Parts: sequence; structure tokens; C-alpha cells
Amino acid sequence: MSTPQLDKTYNWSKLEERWYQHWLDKKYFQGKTDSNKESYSIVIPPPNITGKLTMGHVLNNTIQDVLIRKARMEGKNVCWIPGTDHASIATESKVVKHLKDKGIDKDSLSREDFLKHSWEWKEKYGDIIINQLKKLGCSCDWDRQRFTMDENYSRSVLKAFIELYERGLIYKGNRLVNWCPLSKSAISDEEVIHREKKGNLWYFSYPIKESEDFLIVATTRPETMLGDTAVAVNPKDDRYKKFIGKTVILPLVGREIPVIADDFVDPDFGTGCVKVTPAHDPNDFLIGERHDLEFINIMNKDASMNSQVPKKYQDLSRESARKAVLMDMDSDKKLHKVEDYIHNVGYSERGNVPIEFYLSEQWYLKMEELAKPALKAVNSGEIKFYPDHWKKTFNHWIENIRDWCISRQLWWGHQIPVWYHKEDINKIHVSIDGPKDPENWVQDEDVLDTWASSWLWPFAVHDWPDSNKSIKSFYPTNDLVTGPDIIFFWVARMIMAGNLFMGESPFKNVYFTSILRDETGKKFSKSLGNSPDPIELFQEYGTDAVRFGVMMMAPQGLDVLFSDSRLEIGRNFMNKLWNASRFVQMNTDIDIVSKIDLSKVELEIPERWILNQLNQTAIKVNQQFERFHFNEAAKLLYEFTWSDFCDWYIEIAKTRFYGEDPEEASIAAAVSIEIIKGILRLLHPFAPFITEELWSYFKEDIDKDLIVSSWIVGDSSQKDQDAIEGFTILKEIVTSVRMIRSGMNVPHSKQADLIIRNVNGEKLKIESFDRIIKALANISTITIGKDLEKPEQSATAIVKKMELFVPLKGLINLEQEINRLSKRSNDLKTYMLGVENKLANESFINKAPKNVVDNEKKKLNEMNEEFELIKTNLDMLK
RNA sequence: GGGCGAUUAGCUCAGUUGGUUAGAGCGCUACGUUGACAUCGUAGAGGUCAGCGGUUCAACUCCGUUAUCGCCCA
Repeated sequence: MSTPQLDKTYNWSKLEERWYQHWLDKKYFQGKTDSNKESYSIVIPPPNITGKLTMGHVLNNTIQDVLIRKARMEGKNVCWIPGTDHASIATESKVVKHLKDKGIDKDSLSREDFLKHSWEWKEKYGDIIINQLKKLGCSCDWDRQRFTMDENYSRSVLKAFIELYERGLIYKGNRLVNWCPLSKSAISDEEVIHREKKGNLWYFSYPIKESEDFLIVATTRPETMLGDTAVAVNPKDDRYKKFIGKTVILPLVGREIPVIADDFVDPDFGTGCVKVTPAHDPNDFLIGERHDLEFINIMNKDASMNSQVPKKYQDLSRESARKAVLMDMDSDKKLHKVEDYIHNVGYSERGNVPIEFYLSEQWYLKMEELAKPALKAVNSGEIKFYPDHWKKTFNHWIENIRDWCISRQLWWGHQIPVWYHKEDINKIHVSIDGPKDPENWVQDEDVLDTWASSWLWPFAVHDWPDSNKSIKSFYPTNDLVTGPDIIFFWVARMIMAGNLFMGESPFKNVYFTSILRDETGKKFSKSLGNSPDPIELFQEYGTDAVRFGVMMMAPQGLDVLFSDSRLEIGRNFMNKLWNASRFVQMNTDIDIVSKIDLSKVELEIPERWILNQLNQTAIKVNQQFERFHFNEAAKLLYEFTWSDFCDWYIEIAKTRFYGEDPEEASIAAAVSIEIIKGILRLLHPFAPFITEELWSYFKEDIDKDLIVSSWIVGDSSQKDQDAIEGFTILKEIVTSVRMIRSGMNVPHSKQADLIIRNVNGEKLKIESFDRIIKALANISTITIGKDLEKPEQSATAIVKKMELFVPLKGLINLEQEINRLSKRSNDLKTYMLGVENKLANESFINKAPKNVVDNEKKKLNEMNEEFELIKTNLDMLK
């Protein structure tokens, strides 16, 4: 044990960096590939290189670090693999903006030059979040840090593409995609966010050719009328039957388009007559295919109007085009009416602008076959979700799975490894390294969706498809900790990739974290600016306090309303732990205490009790870890440390430290140290820095650093019932006297006497508590006996058949005493009535388990005894 | 429209397979600097566990339903 005294207050800023560096120097974070110990591994959900640490990251990564540190202390061969994600769209738009600020236009750059700038940007900013994770204390194996565009990782991504292509699972299709006009790229269904928006329903009249008749169509997107190629009605709709097969002259454009009949049309929506724009609406696209309509794409990549529309609308943005179309329709008297209308508009998640449905040629991955093993893995219990209910969401998505559009019209990312022959357009080449005669080929311009690389993360971090020790040691991983918002994007797809490429699911347990919101319930987001900066919070409260506070307030499966003030719980707790340790250290003579072997000493009840509580706490903490209830585990440690240890045991230890018996004092110090070391062990995963620091003061020379010392599992065969019962009596006596003192306004400075009547078999026990009761309840003399008289003017309390009297000459308030005893007596009467009714019920006696019935009887007995004693005392007062 | 989740003290929330006299932190009230901690201590007030119905000997806990709020999917 080190000799220096602990500082008076806990000063985290000095310790955190020092210990982190120490752990790094000792290489404690490294996973070993030549170990014969059981492996435990986690892969980090790789944050975007554009990212900065948010409270969400703090929650997520603290949980992972807790799991990892616990597993390390359990003696497992631990590996937490960190890394970052190239985040195609997010990064590319950041770089584009960055260049624009410098006066460089992306379009003026070649692909190579743009990528050069992007890599520079990545080198400069890409590791910000990684360094922040180190501040948080994450014990990742940093030597294994990966980036999804590392050379080896990229080979894995391309290899996967080629394998899928060769298995016939990848195809190229000309379809409507979700198009982000801002990034000018396709995006997947999952990247579209639907928002309810107030809009309008405009009614247009379309004239029938060579007739005075017209049809009224309703639309929410007037500008798309420029691309209409039909008008459709329901074949059963009598109102319109006569128009089927006629021709309509499309206003403003003059195109002649047919009136067709299709079951899809809902006669009750709008006028029951709809315009059909096959190149810009998914439903219309299907109608177009069924009726062999013309597909006219009227937009450029940025959603402005292209040359397919009349000249006056060309190059207008979709918003301007809408205004122009409406104005012209109105002046043509073809704008029939306008209604308010609330509808769902799809927004691009990254670009935050309304998406377009856009006809283009994209690469797709067939999902149906891939989905089956994933569905099985989750529903057979091979993979468990925490909380379990996410399984339903998962199942629903996977049972309705659609093919995945994996190409993106971007430069930053993995360029699709497909080459087209310059001469023969039907010849294509697919390989990692490209054709041997590159001059005759052109590579596909597009890159892969980011998720098409990160879905390989659990094995691509080990340079798959290389077979190496690393992959054998750490695949599959054990647990995955991530947010439920990426259950489809990432979790489901990783399960598919794992089963497909590795023949084995990538993890066993998936823990879905809470979503953090601010005090008003709003989700933390960059755009709202309501997310606090964790680094500032670390400085203000201490990193351990933030970690502990966050873990304490994050229940399983629920959203969390976060506020800084809630971190005070963590800060105060760390301070409490620090000071309790400091106090014990102050009262420890290490030369004497270190010679004590607690297993060979006969301990008294308080010592036995606190040791028993530690064991029970350890058992319960482990149980909560089993269930992934981190908040419960944290709460158990908080309560044990604060209530059991500080409020009770340390107060008792003071009577030992300041008593006459030096051996007793040494034993109390030895027990206190034993308890503190237990707390430090169990708390280390939550609060690594302060626990390692305190450990360094209390550890013996043979002890290792806390981070690699042994975890406490608890021994469920050990339960010191006698100590629990004895201590309960002590606690109740002390509490009862305090209650009397407080109720009667006895000044703190004034000591009282205590008379205990009818002690029965507890006499010896209570005598052994003599000094403790005196100290904790501020009592000067205690008299114990069977036939003692109740002193004049004394207050009464009942503890287990025993009558406690506190003489209060001059201080007793008779009325208050009567009120106090009456209240208790009334409460007891109510409780007893409930129990009596239960016991009078024959079916309860017959059907309830025996121990439940016995327990009720026992309860009634005890309450009855207390009730009688209170009644006697009450009668004497009246 | 379909699905999921929530509703427990003034506030924020805990509450393992149904059996407790329903808990914590903050806030509030009273007292307190008693040889670590005021980032503290002692005591106290405060709840028909959203409503209704059902299952059961027994429901905060299980089932149904209604209401309110939130999320996901279409």
C-alpha cells in the first residue's frame, strides 16, 4: 500500500489522463491471439469520421467499456475493436462544403483530385471522435483501429461485392430510386425520413381531345404534370367508364395522352381520376409498366426541370416550376380548385431536403435469400435482443424485405469493381484489381452505399477473407451495443453478412441503448443545437461522474430525459466514495492492519453484516449484468456504498477507531479496507479512473492494477442470516430513538437515556451494541431488563416485542407523543385488517403456498404484539 | 391504416419469473458543522401504481379495453 495521504477533495483532472496513459503503457487493452483463455470481444459501432462525441456516444460507449472492463477482470481474453466509418454521403458533403468555403467547386475537380482533398480532410478531422473516446476512458485495443476505407478493409468490401455478384445476388436495374437532389445521389429506403407536412391538393382540369368534356385530376405535386403520360380511372367507376380509351390533351405541354383503367385507382380519393407520371412516382411507375406507358424523366440530377419540358420551364427548380405551372394553369382557367391537405413527404436523411423518385440505373442486392438465415438466427434465440421487443420490429422489416439499392452517385467511398468494355458494351469485367488491359475498359463511376461496407465490420476488421489468428480468436463477437435507430441499416445487415460470408452470426447479444432527449423530450440533434458537449461535462463533473450518472439514468429500452443536473448524482457519489476512503485511510495503521487475516478472526455482528452485504450486493450486481440492466447494477453499488457502508458501517467503525481496544480498531480498519476494495472492484467498470486511483492507495504489493485484478462474482452459498437479524435490531433501535429525539425536538447537544424492557433472548446481543447505540443515537446510559418500570415522562417505541423508553423530563410533549403513538397504532390496525381478511379467506389458506400463508401469520403476530404494547403505553398516557 | 413502447410521490425515474407495510434521487419541511464528506448528516411530509373490466386465494406486476403521449412502418 502506498503511504501518501489522499487529498481532501477528489481532483479528477489530475488523475484521468495519468491513469489512461498508464493502462496504455502496460498494454492492458490489447487482445491476444495466442491466448488459451476464453475470448470476449466487441466491435465498436464505428462512428462517422465527420462526427464529434455526443451524449449518445457517451452512453453507448460507456456501456461497451463497462462490459469490456468487467470481462477483462473476469480473466477473459478481451478485445474491443475500435474504428471509424467513411460515411460516404456525410463526408462527401462536408468536403464539398469545405472546398466551397475555400473557393473550390467540386465540379471543377477531377475524381482523383477530389479524393485527394477528401483524404486530407480525413487525416485532419477523422480522428477527433477517436481521441474523445479515449478521454471517455474507453479501453479499446487501439492497435486494431480500423477505417472502412483502409486498404485491407476495402479489399474485403470489394471481395464481398464480387462474391455476391458471382452468386447472382447483385444485379443492375433501371428503376425509380429515392433520389437526394442535394447530394445528387440515390439513397436507400432506410435513408428516407417521412414527415407530415401541410400541403395542398390542387385540382386540374384536363380537356378531352375533340370534345367539350374534361377530366379533373387531383395532385399534391403540380409540377410533375409536365411528365404525365396518362390519366387513370378505376375500371369499375361508372362516372368515368365512357372516357376510357379516349385521349386527353395535357395542358401547358400539349402532349396527347390516353385515359386508361387501372384497379389501383381509388375512386374515393380526390375526384377518382388521377394523373399518371411514371418516371416520378412509384405507384405511377407500376401503372406505367402495366400499360406500357411512356416514361418521361423531366428532371435534372438536382431536381430542376430538364429539356423534356416546354422551354419556359426548363432549368427552373422544382419549387419555381411549381409556381409557374400553377400560375399558367390558373390563367388558362384549368386550375379547378385548391384544398388544404396534410401528407407525408419523404426527406433525405443526410441532405434534409425532400427526395425525388427518380428513374435511373442502379446496382441492387437481392435480399430475400440473405434474409432467411438472419430471421432464423434471431427467432431461434441464437441471437438475443435486449430489450426483447425489438425482435418484432426486426421481424416485420425482414419479412417485408426489399432489394437494396447499393450504388451511390458519389466519389468518396468504394468504387464499384465493375468495368465496361469500351468496344463491346455487353462485356463487363468484375474483379478486385480490375482488368489486365485497363486501357480498353471503363470502371463504373458509382461507389457503394456505406452500409454495404459497414455490414462486414465484425469480420472485415480482421482483414477477411484472410484466415488469420485474429479472426479465429475474436469472431464471432459476444455483444453488440448500438442504437435502435440503426436496427435495419446495420444490425440486420450484419447478421446477414455474418451468416453469408462466415457461416455464423456475428454476435450473441444485441443491447439496444436508450435514446437521449433533452428535458423537454426533444431528441438531441446537431440541428437543434440542444446536445451538450460531453467533453465540457467531463471537465465540470469528472469523467467517472458522467459515466456513472449516465449509466444510472439509462433504463433498458426507454428514452431518457437528460439534464446536466442529473450528473450531480454521479459527482456527489464519487465525492462520497473518495471521502469514505480517505477517512478509512486516516484511521489505518497499515503495519498492524496488513497483518490481520479476517478469515481467522472472530468478527462481531456489524463486521459480519457489512461483509455479508458486500457478498449479497456482488451477487445481485452480477445478476443485473446477466440481464443487461446496467442502471440496476449501478444503483445497487450506489446504495451499498452510501447507505450500508457510509451511513452505517463507517459510523459504527468510528466507535472502534476511537475506542479503547486497539485490536478492535485494527479489525474495523481491515474490514473497512476489505469493503472498499470490494466496492472498487465492482465499481471499476463504471468509474475506471477514481477506482484505479483509490486502489493504488489500498492495494497490497502483490495486488495487480485494478483494471486487471479479479472480478467479484459473489458466493450464493454464503448468507449470514444471524448477522442480518442482529443488525436489523440494532438499526431499528437506533432509528427509533432518533425518531423520538427528532419528534420531541431534543437538541443535538443533549444526550438522552434509553431504557429497554422485555429484552428476552436478545440481551447479550444488545449489550454488545451498547457503545454503538450510544454513539449513533446520542445516548448516555442504556438500561436493559425484564421488569423495569416505565420512567415518568418518557417517550416510547416498540422494536421486536421490546419496549424502548426515552425519559424526556421537561422535553416531553404529551400531545405529540399521543399523536405519534396513535398514528402508528392506526397504521398497524389497517395493515392487520388486511392480513386478517386474507387469513380468514379459506381459499387463500388452501391454495396459497404454505410459506406465503406462514409468512402472513407471522406478520400478523408481530404486528399484533407491537399493537398491544403501543396500546398499553397509549392508555397510560391518556 | 398497421405495429411497438410509455402512463408509479411536486419533478425525473426504479421496481427478476404475480405474494413488500410500493422505493430512489432531486425538490420541499424541521433540526444539525457531533474527530471523512454541506458535492454532507438526522428526521419528516408526499402515492386509490392513468381509467374501466377480467383471470387468480392474491394484480403495480398477467389478459382485454379506453384515454393521453412518444416512436417505427405503410
